Amino acid sequence: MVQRKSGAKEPTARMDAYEAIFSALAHPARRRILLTIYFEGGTMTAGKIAEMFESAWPTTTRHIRVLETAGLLRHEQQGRHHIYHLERKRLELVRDWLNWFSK
Amino acid sequence: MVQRKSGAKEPTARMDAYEAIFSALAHPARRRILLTIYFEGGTMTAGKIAEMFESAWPTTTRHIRVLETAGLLRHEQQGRHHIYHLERKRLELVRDWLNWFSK
DNA sequence: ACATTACTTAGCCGTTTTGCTAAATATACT
DNA sequence: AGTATATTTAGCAAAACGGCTAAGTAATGT
Repeated sequence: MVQRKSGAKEPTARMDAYEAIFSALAHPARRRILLTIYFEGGTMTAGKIAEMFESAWPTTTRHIRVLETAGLLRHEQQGRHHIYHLERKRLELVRDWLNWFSK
Repeated sequence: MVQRKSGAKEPTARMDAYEAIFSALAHPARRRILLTIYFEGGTMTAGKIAEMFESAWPTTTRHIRVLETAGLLRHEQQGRHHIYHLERKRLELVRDWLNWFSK
């Protein structure tokens, strides 16, 4: 393992981030979840998210989990509700990747 | 089939575009292909592309095919060489999608 | 015509993804 | 304590993905 100044991230870390993010964005349901949370003001409960889909709730739960693992969603529990927050900063990594094509 | 003014695209067409593009971008090899072609000036032969990978050539051919089907690559044959061109315009659809999160 | 170069297509096969149902968990309500 | 509500976890099966090898095609060189 290579030693680095604290704060410096391995280049691999960013690669892995792209990997997780782009894989997460590959499914239309997941893109739709992100978009909907955004339009709802940035936060939404699992229930409300599941409501928008015809698929069974566990299917949606799993999509949510993929998004969270990719760092695109964060969640907090309030009583029996699970509230999901959009991580816009993380989504900006997509733009960062795209910007490689303008330099 | 619904009639529309010429030039107007079905909203579904854009959805399908996102679908194809984001699926294509989900694989690291495919993201790398796009990036490399860009840095090589926008065009590259199949052979040069395949050269950068350790995987067998047909594997790369398939990745290329996915990118082309998504409209991110276009190709033209010159003699026995197949020259692939990056479609930067198409890649901008990713930015368009991202921009939904800034309005 | 035959060999070589530059690929693509076909098809198999293991792995991952994504859908489902059933069961578990955890909080709140009575 | 028992029930209802909100949501996750487990586990299965079908479909999609991504790797490979072998075979095909289409130009070019001899």
